[in-house]
Amino acid sequence: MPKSTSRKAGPRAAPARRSQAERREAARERILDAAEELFGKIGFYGVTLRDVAAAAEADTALLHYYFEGKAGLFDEVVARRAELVNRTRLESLERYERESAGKMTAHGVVSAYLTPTFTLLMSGGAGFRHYARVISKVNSTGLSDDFNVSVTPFDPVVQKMVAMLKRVRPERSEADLYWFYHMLSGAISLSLAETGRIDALSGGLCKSSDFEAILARMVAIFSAGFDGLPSAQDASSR
Amino acid sequence: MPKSTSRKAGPRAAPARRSQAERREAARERILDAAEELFGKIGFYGVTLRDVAAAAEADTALLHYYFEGKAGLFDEVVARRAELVNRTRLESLERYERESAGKMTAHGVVSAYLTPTFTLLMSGGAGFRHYARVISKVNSTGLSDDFNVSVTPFDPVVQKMVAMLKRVRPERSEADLYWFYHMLSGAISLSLAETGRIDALSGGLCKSSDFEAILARMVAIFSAGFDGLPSAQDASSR
DNA sequence: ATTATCTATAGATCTATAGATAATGC
DNA sequence: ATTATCTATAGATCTATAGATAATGC
Repeated sequence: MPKSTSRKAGPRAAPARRSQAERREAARERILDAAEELFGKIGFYGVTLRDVAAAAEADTALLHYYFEGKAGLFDEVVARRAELVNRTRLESLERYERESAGKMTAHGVVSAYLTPTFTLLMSGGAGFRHYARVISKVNSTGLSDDFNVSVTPFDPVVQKMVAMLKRVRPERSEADLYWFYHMLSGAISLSLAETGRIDALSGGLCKSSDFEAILARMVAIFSAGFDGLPSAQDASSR
Repeated sequence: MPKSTSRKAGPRAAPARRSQAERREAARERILDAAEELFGKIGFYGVTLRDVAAAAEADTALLHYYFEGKAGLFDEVVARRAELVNRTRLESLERYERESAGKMTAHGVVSAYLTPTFTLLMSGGAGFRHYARVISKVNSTGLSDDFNVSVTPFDPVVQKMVAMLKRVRPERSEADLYWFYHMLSGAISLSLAETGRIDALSGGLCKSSDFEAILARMVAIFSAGFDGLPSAQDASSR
């Protein structure tokens, strides 16, 4: 292939960042992509660096060079897309807050919280679905302390959503609002995992990969479920 | 300690099953208990047979003698308490079905389905909580095919519950009933995992280990959520 | 010169098994 | 005799690193 198709020593049209940095990035991405898929499918301990190296067509030594070992690689996989997820969710919540003016509903909040995630799942490519699997595992596993990783990076947006729900129904107790999130979070986690169980159970009526269907049901069930929470008065203990 | 306190060669009060078989059972149980705890905490791939052997104060070779390797051990861990769980759940559903006569409600069905599990969690000892963690992992992980284990042993009871929900609201589509179970299942799985995340998020207001609180909220949210499902007419696609 | 990538290998596991040994069973 | 348990070890990985080598950068 001919070199420098579009680069003729012009007076630095873009600050000459080329091959070296480019290859670096490409290799890093290939490794992260491979790791993401494998970690998502088999989990941290089940994946070996050799597997990742092979899948990324890179060398084991390179994984250490860039990520300083297995734990570092995992951390980076989680971190890579976290910012995008957070930003998209936050923007969605803020937009809803703005547009609904004073008239927010549980349905609106839940929908605004969930939609960005599912949109990414549907249009974010295979990579994002692998990422979702990883996050599902992190969320539903008390990760041992060998990691820097936790679900904490996503916490601020969750707090935002809980605060908005509080404004929808100020008479709900704080604890109940968090329990509501807990249940919702469980439904999300299982959905992100795409285990195929519901496919088998339902004899094919439902598909784990049908995120549009999942989103619709999740919004319907949880926005109605929100009203099932006791109001603060009758919530002595049960 | 004196031997045979209560065994004086009486004319076989109980069919002389003693030491040999007894020790066998004791060793097997110790190994299963240790494996259950470790598999629940770290997952299949993260646990080594050495870890299990050490925790059970047994020898690695013994694990192979009894369980034929790691996968066999895992399978047996899952199988050991499955029958109890299934029976308890099934009895609870059938009892409710009987006692409610023709007047079943979503609240009643969901409650009857969930209560036995949470009762076991609260009174079944540490072992059952470890088991719950294992099941949570199995449920939210598409296990690779190296295992005989799947969540299938629990399927019949799920089908029973779905059938009962169908009788509560015959106008709901089958698919929606399964989606309802999917969401419920996610909330259960996350709860069984006891990750401690909700504790941190809520600043201590909620505790992952507070199964009584979880059960109450889960029943409340999901029985109200059941009514959020569209009825079959307006459920063209979304 | 600096940086990306590969070669080679150390050292630490891990699963699994073969073959003893010790303890019960009959 | 039969069955539970231990000893010892093979053979296969796995992570990690030291030290080349190849490719860019200036």
